[in-house]
Amino acid sequence: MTAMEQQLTPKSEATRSRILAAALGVFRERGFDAATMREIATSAGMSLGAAYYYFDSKDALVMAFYRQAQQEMAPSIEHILSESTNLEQRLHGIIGKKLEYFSPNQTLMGALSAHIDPKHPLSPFSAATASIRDRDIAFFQRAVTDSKVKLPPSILPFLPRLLWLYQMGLMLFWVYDRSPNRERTALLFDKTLSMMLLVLKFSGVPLLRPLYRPAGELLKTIYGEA
Amino acid sequence: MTAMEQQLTPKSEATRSRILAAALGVFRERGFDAATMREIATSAGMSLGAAYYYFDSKDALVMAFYRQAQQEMAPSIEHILSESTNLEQRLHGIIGKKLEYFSPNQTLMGALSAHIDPKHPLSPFSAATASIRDRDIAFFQRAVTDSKVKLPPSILPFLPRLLWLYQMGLMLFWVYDRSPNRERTALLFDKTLSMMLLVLKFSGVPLLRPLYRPAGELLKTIYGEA
DNA sequence: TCTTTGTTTTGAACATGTTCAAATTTTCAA
DNA sequence: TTGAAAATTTGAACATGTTCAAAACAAAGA
Repeated sequence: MTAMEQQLTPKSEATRSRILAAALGVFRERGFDAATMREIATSAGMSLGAAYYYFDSKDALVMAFYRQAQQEMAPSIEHILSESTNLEQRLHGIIGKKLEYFSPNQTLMGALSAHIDPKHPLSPFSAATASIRDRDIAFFQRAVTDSKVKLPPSILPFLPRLLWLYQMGLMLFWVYDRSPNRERTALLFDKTLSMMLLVLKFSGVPLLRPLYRPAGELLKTIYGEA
Repeated sequence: MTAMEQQLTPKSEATRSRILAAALGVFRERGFDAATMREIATSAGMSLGAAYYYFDSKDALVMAFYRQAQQEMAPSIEHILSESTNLEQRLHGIIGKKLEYFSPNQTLMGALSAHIDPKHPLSPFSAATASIRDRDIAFFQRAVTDSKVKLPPSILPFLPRLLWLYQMGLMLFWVYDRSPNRERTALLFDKTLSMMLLVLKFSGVPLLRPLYRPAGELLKTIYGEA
């Protein structure tokens, strides 16, 4: 039986948590690559095999971290969504929250975004991360819904995924941002967010109407139908 | 002494080539990840250690491939540049040439673009690939120079790097494009190239003048000064 | 030719992610 | 409580990228 399919007895759940916590500690201390499964197991007071009993792979530990992060951030994001229907405030809130949450875990986020290959489990585009990704996109979906964005039906359905992509790009920049206090990311966030909202705001003007069709086709090419 | 610093006697050069050729063969047959250094060495009729005498790592083999590719494509690109000063034709030619050249080596290009982490040697953004990248960007620099693009001095210097980035994005899409005959990539290439050139064409109109400053600042934030 | 020096080649050894059969512990019905 | 079944834990074993000391070979000066 793979680790993912396990029952959740309280005791095994506790052991699992212990291993995950130990792993996060070692990751933070050594970085993802330099951390060894043996050290993680030892640090959790278990044998190597036990760690693999609970987690299918080293990557699975990072995934578990991300899942946990999503869980822990969900209430904050719910709160942000309930507090305002203004798209700018919502996006600023959601993305800001994530950057803040991941702040002490740069190395882990690095591991999560180091791969672009959709076949690599840790890639943000992989099948393995699909459920995480879908949940994230759903938040952007909700941020868009009942905000007063006017986009043609050929483009609107892609907006949540585009926003997610934007946020991934930002995170990526953040992960490798070595400027003091990561001020370059902050700058980039500011500038691009307001720019994007400006575009959305003016997307309704008749002048831009002729762009709807080619833009829609482009998106269809990239994402496929639907 | 590392493999990179070796003298180039005819004999050792031949051995090196033999190993590289064997490696490319095994890569193509098995894919990068499944190919083992032992199999590559055996396939080249050498011992494992010999392979490491000529190449510092498995990654180094991919780098050597890319370097060789660049070398072999250079004349074609020179030719394309000399044939027309029209930016569209040049970009279409250069990027088309690359897609064509890499066509039988999808798996190797996959290895080259699987990593986004600038600290990973094979990342297109890494220090290890800097010389390759710079040479590629230089071609785009030349494609832009003496074509009649009108952009303000706050933006123009970034154009070659932006074009390179565009091309990387396209390659990335191409690598993972599973559509028959990779027609989705062809579509994307068509649409985005003409779109981009349209933007460049109209970038001179006074209406867009107010965007120069924020756009320039954005680019400065992303790329740093210069 | 012989010796010295530098180059090339070899395969064993190592580190680390992962697997697995066996040992141990826990659970729970009788 | 007891014993069978299930869950957990263990550490040895394996695969593969990489390192390294030693062996084999080549070059070149005496």
